Amino acid sequence: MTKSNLEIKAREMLKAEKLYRTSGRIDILIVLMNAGKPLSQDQIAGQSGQKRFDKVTIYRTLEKLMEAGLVHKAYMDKRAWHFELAHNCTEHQCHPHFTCTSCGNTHCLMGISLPMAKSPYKGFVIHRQQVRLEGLCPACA
Amino acid sequence: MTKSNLEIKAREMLKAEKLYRTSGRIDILIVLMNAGKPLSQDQIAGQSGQKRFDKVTIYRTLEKLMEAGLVHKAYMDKRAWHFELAHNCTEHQCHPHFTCTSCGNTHCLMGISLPMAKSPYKGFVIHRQQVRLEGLCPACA
DNA sequence: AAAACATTTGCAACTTAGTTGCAATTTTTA
DNA sequence: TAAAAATTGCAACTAAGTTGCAAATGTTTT
Repeated sequence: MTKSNLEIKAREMLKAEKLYRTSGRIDILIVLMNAGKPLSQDQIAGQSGQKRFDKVTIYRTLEKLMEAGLVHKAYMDKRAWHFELAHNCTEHQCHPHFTCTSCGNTHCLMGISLPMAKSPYKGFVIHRQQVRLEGLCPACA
Repeated sequence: MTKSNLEIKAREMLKAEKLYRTSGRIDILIVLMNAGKPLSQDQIAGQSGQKRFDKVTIYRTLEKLMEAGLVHKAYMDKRAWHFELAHNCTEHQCHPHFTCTSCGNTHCLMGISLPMAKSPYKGFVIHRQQVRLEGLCPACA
């Protein structure tokens, strides 16, 4: 049962952050683990188990998970916000997101990390960076 | 008169791209040149001259300017899209955008450019990259 | 410079994304 | 298992962005 493995993982993540382990949070974490790429509220709603969660619940859940550092927003050329697990990110940077200019799909490219930017201006303290890439994906190239 | 200098510049940009030189487009280009940072539709509407342009016009204008490559979208942690002139970008990358996690303001950091990412996966052709930075701005550090 | 043509603009109405307040439910703690 | 604490769903709402079409503006031709 892959599912219960993921459920155990989800429960551990929540416990580690001292968050209530509710069915909504567990479900949403599982959806994000399965997806492996950023999803919108709408996509999450469509992929969660039998029980459908209200969009308000999904947004509030995602916000909590972001506060706890378990989830990040991914910045994409889409109208709706997209969310993903943060577990592949280091303290200072997330993996890059690649968006294909032909088909519009977005992929996470794990295993790349650019050197951290250094500000040429005094006084800017850089904590994190996030890289967005554009080009052609294997299917479209 | 700074204004007429900018107007001349705006007209040249439009002419070079073979776009109609309408008052709306000229105005919006001037607003973006003056701002020097990404602005939302709403902010653009608020800063353009006496004549107020409809939001539909502003969105359509920005879209045209993006098609022509004069304007880019900047990806930010805001609900509304933000737009800026592309004239500080090279073919392969735009300058990074820095957002302060304390005050929420975003600055363009000119003069930084990270090495282009190289995909560790076969088949991804990377054309452009955009970097988003988070941290503390001089006022908040 | 006026007429003909092409493109852009404004309006009104609409869709989609995200938010708020509050009562009902679920989870945790004692 | 009862009390306390936090989350969820609902309904109604705000904000962002879009569509179609007629009127206005910009460009080209004569």
